[in-house]
Amino acid sequence: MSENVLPKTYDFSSTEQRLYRWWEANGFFKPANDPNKAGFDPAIKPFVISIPPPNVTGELHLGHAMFVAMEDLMIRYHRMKGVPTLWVPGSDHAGIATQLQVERALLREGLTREQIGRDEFIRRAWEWKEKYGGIIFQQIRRLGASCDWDRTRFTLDEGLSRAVREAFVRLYEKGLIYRGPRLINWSPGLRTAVSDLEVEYSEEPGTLFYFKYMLADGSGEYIPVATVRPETILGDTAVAVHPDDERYRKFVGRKALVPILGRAIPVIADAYVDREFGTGALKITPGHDPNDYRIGLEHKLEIISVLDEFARINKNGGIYEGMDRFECRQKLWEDMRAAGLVIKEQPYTLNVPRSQRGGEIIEPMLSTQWFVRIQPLAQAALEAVWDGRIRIVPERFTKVYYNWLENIQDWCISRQLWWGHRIPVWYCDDCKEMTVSRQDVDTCLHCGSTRIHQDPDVLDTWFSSGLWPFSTLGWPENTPDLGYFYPTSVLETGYDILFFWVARMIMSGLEFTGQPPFHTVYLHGLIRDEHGQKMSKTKGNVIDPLEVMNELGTDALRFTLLVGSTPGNDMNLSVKKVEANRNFANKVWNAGRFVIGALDHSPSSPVMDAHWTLADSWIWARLRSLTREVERLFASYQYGEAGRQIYEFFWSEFADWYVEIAKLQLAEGGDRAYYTVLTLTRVLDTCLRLLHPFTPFVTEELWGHLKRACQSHPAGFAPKGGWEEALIVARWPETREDEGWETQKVADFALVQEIVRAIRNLRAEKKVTPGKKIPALMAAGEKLVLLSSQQAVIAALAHLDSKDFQVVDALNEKPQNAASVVHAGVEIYLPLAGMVDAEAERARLEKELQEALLQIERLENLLKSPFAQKAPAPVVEKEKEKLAGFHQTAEKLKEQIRNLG
RNA sequence: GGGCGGUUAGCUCAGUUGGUUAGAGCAUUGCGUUGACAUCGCAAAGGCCGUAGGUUCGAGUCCUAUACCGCCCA
Repeated sequence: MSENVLPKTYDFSSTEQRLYRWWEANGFFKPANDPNKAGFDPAIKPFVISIPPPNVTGELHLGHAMFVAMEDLMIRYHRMKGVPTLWVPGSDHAGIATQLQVERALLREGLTREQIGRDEFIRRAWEWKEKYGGIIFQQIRRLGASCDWDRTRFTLDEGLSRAVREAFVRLYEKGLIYRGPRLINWSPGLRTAVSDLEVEYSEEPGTLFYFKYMLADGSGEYIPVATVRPETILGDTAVAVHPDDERYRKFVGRKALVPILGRAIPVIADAYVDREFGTGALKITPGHDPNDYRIGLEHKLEIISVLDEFARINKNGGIYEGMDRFECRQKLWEDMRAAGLVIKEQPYTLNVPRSQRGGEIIEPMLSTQWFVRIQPLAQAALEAVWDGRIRIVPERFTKVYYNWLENIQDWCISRQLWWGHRIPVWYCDDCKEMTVSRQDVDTCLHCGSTRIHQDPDVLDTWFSSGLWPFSTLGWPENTPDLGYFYPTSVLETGYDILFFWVARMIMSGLEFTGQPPFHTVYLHGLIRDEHGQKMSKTKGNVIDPLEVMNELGTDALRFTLLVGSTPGNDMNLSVKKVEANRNFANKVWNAGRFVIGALDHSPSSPVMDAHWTLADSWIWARLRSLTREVERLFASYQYGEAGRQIYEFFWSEFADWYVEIAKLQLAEGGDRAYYTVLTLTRVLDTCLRLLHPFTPFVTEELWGHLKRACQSHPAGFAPKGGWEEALIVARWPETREDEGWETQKVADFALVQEIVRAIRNLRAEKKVTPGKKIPALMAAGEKLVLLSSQQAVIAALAHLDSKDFQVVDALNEKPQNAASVVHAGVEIYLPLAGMVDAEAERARLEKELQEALLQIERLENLLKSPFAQKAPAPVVEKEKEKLAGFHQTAEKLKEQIRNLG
């Protein structure tokens, strides 16, 4: 007997790591059907997810916890369904982030990367990666991630680097990659170009500066111009006015003088100019403003860059050369004031471009970089979603996706960094031609010269991440993995990287493999603190998933993330919620303890065929209904709702009601005990299976105990098909349709529940201590047969004195001195001698009567309305039944009130 | 400027083919330790489902407008 006793509290800390090692050691994380192994069946369709690669520099945060929980749920679900399942883990090299880390480490030695040189720097970066790059994976393991770790990939691995080269060269050969001078976003702090997506715009208070653009002809006339960035005046190459603007028409075609520098520039007319803004005349700086750049190209204006790579004024800035851009802004404005060119200053809200990383102000700068000609790729990516080959969940993000791809600009992919995939292009010092090659070269392909040098730049990290779903499977090699596991199934990630990553994977996947890289994109929301604030170190509201797991367990955290969120919506997380779910894990554990203990009460075999009690039938019906609901919800990606329903069922139906009734049934012994144990074990087993993808650890641990306990019992109580090796690879519960008897049983049981609740409430109202058994009398009317059969159940759950509890058809004489309650025509009397205050009782009954009468009125009105004709018959019928019930109740209540005298 | 999301109990949120007394967790209050569980149980209190219209027999759910909050794009 004692061997079936589990600890009173679920101890996750002694369980989680042990189970994880056991799962991994047994190969449960590996695909059941592997193209590299014997017995492979290519006909079976696998389920595949590639992990959103965390930065190799990263430390676990709730965003990781979220994607791991979601993806592991999908993976475990499919695995249990018997689908060969592969979850490919990996990390990306995070060019800028990693380089900064390594540079910081160098700085502690008083060194810069320039001092040690590129080769040594890269050697150190790898050293750094080897040392710290695995931390994130260890942390992801703690979340229970069932990925195939043998297939772990890193974007700078040899294979993936080959993929990057292949992709680059193919695009180049197709004319989809080009190099040239363009206005790009320059990060002066990092001294590299960044892409449009890496720039964020923030509204900040600033100043609008008004000044005079003097005409060059010495007439003394001037054009008033306003600017928010006076220092860019040094790079002006035109003044533009609207062609229809009467004020300035006379100036068009003449020349104006750049303040201080005295350079003569044309006055041009362009409809782009907003006549209402500022003075209605615009200075044009094609070298430092994207809009001006466009105008500059159209009007074939000179493009002058006045900043160097540190965003200091260069030699084009004349006397200001060497000044920082902000210093120059002030100095130039002072000088202009002295020259009498200043008109006024006015407070103005600026839209300041800032680096997504670090927040420094980004400079639009003219620079020679590599670009992907994106339109054709974007077009294909749009079509894949239009025609349904790819579906985005939740659907509203398809619109966002379309909008972005329809307005996309060429992608600047070169970065002036050292850590990353170096651009596979060599320049010849002799013939000046470029050699673009999949392999490293030492001679110029054009003239054969050995005086060549490779492009110093590396590619945007997202360029390699874009290849992730297929590069991780071996592309460009036609590996068995690629052939079987690609295209992958679902891409699951946060909506914040829809553009950065998802759209680019779709473009790359279609371009390089001819297939969409996945059929479904599932986007989860971002995690905020309990009041909806973004978590940040400065605010001090960061929740560390590792701490939460240490304190409350991984299952609790996972369940909270999964059940507390809906697709695409941000989630506010508080530790309180995790605590509530820790309690749930404990509840599951303890219900499991009870079930396992119950095995001791069962005989080794039944004498007769099953004869189910109402409670048995009810819980079976509810379990099947739950299984169907979970399946339906999973199919539509409503995992949260599915989890909530399992939670509700487990706690409020199985534990609160069935387990309590099971105690009575077990006490009966014999067949009753046998079939009760059968029901307990089967319901628990099914619940553990349904719950496993949400809370893998507690369910696996408990299931193991259940399995062993059942196996050591002579009856076995094995599930259909026998006990599997582990819950992680156990069969997912099959859905079954109702057989017809369920509705009545569920309704009957609901009546029992309501009567029990009614008695409990009445007892509480009369201040009867819960432990005290009290007599009762029940007039059941047409429910006589049902309620008589449930007498023992009602007595036990409502704490009635079973020796003094009668259920009769009707009462000729109502008991005196009894508190009473009426429910759906059933009268219940609790003869609480001496405890009943007739007046209070009357008041209470009157109140209930009022309520019943109110409902009768409401329903009669409803049934008089067109509702009765137009609504479907079953709906109307339901309301009629309710009305009849209230009529009965009202009658009984009136009787009872009369009875009180 | 364009687009999207949110607005439901004190707090944080569910509520997906519209079905007629709107749910949970936490917090609050009362009672309670009965052999699964105090990391608990039983109960109570708490909501004109942002506002105004509309469609419908019926709207938290669909449509229109609007307010406030938030996000994305330009």
